[in-house]
Amino acid sequence: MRMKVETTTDPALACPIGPVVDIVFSRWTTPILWSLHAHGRQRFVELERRITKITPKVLTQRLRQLERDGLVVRTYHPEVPPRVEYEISELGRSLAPLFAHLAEWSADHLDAVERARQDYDTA
Amino acid sequence: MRMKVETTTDPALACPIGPVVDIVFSRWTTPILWSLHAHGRQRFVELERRITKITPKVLTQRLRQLERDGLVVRTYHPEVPPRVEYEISELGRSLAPLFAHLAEWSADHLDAVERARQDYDTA
DNA sequence: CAGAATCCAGAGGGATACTG
DNA sequence: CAGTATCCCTCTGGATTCTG
Repeated sequence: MRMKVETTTDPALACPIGPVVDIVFSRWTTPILWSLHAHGRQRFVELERRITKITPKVLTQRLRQLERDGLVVRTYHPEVPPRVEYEISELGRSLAPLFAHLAEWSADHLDAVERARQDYDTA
Repeated sequence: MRMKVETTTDPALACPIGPVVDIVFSRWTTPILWSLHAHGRQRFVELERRITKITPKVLTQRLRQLERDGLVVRTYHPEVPPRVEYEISELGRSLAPLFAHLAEWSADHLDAVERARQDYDTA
């Protein structure tokens, strides 16, 4: 199962953090990682319910990608009915400070962005 | 000029860093901000040449968005031929530590992601 | 030079239905 | 439950052309 993972900007030279951004901040990955980080090991439906508006198809795609990148660990329990659990890997956990940093920036500067937008729109 | 800025995940409750991610890590914004941060004030063509593969149309769109969010400052010099310069704003500069953090994570863990991918693909 | 306007293709994502 | 399989459709981004 091949997946498209090419960087947004072809020459990574132009932007050293390009690859990381593709891995960590591509569509839906942040809510998924955050949910897994905040609420621990979860089943498919739990994630589906927690991350509103995501469809099972897309959730599966993103989880597969995160698993492939080693950020998430999938555990399949062969029972009836089947049970699958997802959790953050050690590698995924290493993102925690980064996310905290992001949350901090958000708390400090998000209102400034909002103000900038209003200034721009009224002008 | 209205622009679509809704978050990727509707309830920001599910992911507190959703809004920031949309602002800072949406398509092309990282290479643009990085280029502006690394090489200082630049003209349109300079950015266009530095960020390979981006078309003028898309570059314009993204620059407008960044300007609206207050991360980038656009200066228009009414000359012939016209000259326009872009630079990082104070608010944009506040992202520097975050980007450094990202680059650090990249240096430390990117190879682990690569190994995880190879393991996944061979299995 | 710094875009704006127009047209277009393709890929990703949504909705729905189905299965082991 | 945990997905897979289709179909469909939007929406981004590319190519091209034009202008103050």
